Amino acid sequence: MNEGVEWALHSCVNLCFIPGEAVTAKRLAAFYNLPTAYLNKQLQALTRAGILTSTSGPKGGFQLARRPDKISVLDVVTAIDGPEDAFRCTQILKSGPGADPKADYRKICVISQSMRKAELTYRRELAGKTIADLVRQVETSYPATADDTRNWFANLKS
Amino acid sequence: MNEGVEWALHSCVNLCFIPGEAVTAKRLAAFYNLPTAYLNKQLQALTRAGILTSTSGPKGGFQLARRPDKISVLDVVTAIDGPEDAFRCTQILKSGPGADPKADYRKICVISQSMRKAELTYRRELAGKTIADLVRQVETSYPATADDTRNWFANLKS
DNA sequence: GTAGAGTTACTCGGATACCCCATGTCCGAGTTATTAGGG
DNA sequence: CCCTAATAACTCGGACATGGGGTATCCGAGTAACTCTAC
Repeated sequence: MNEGVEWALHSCVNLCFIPGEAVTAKRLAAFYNLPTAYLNKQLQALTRAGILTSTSGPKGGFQLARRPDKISVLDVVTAIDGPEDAFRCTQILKSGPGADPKADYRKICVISQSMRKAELTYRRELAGKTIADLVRQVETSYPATADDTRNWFANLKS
Repeated sequence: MNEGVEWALHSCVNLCFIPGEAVTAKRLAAFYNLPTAYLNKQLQALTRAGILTSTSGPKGGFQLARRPDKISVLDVVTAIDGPEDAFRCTQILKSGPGADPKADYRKICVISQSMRKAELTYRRELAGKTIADLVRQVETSYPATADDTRNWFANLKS
């Protein structure tokens, strides 16, 4: 899995602490000492997926495109890592003896079915968790984090 | 995910159709027109993991190291693809402001927790399915496959 | 003081290099079947 | 005919190339804030 997924999720959570204001990739990157241009690339992907909105120029930056409880963790993962399953069925049965050339082995191969079923439970788990859930968990377990983060972004001078 | 996982699972199922006999990587590869040496590499990994046993020389080859109902799909996936989770938490929180240098953020970061929880359901699903289950499914849905496969391996002359 | 036009600085966005790992290949160590020869 | 030893062939095992995608970077298009001037 792409490493940018981790960055994207953390950035989305941080954006929740700075509502109604565009935050630049530069500042989001400085928060974790990440390479600015590369994080920008990930944020672009989130923008293309409709999760963030971007504005150019001074006072520009990124912000959430919709309410955090309408953004699932799966949305972010899919935006960064792509929609393909981890297990790619290449239908090797088609190269085997007695194969049906016009059959779709991605659907009828029991191995493909089993792997796909497991991935569906995985995706269902991620789809059931929203950015808002993550924020709530942070606020419950670490009450100071929200204010600390807000202050850090407010006081950042460079 | 490594493509060899697909090959390994299919090969394990095929080995179930040829009990009590060592099958060479060459023949297993010929069944699906796979590159022999590369499939051999995957079978080596299964051997290191204790899933297969290998014998050298003429009449050598691979066979299952234990009963198919004692080999889970997860065992095979782990043997080929490694034990690491797909989502690797790099603990970027450690580089953030107000971080605890001696904390293990892989355990306390809510994002890491969520991703890990989802992967656990994924692994649990794969752990609950055995090679024997796959074989049984094949035999139920495609009754001719078992005999056809046996005959193909028996009649292979090269 | 105010409006407006020009300038400046800043940000995103995509095009461009770099590098590591999955993919693919090859040759040697070891083992067993085979065979030839002698008893 | 039978036993033994040398031979040969076959297989796994790991070491060695190669290519594609993730990683990282840079520069240009566009935009909004700022400033200066004229009224």
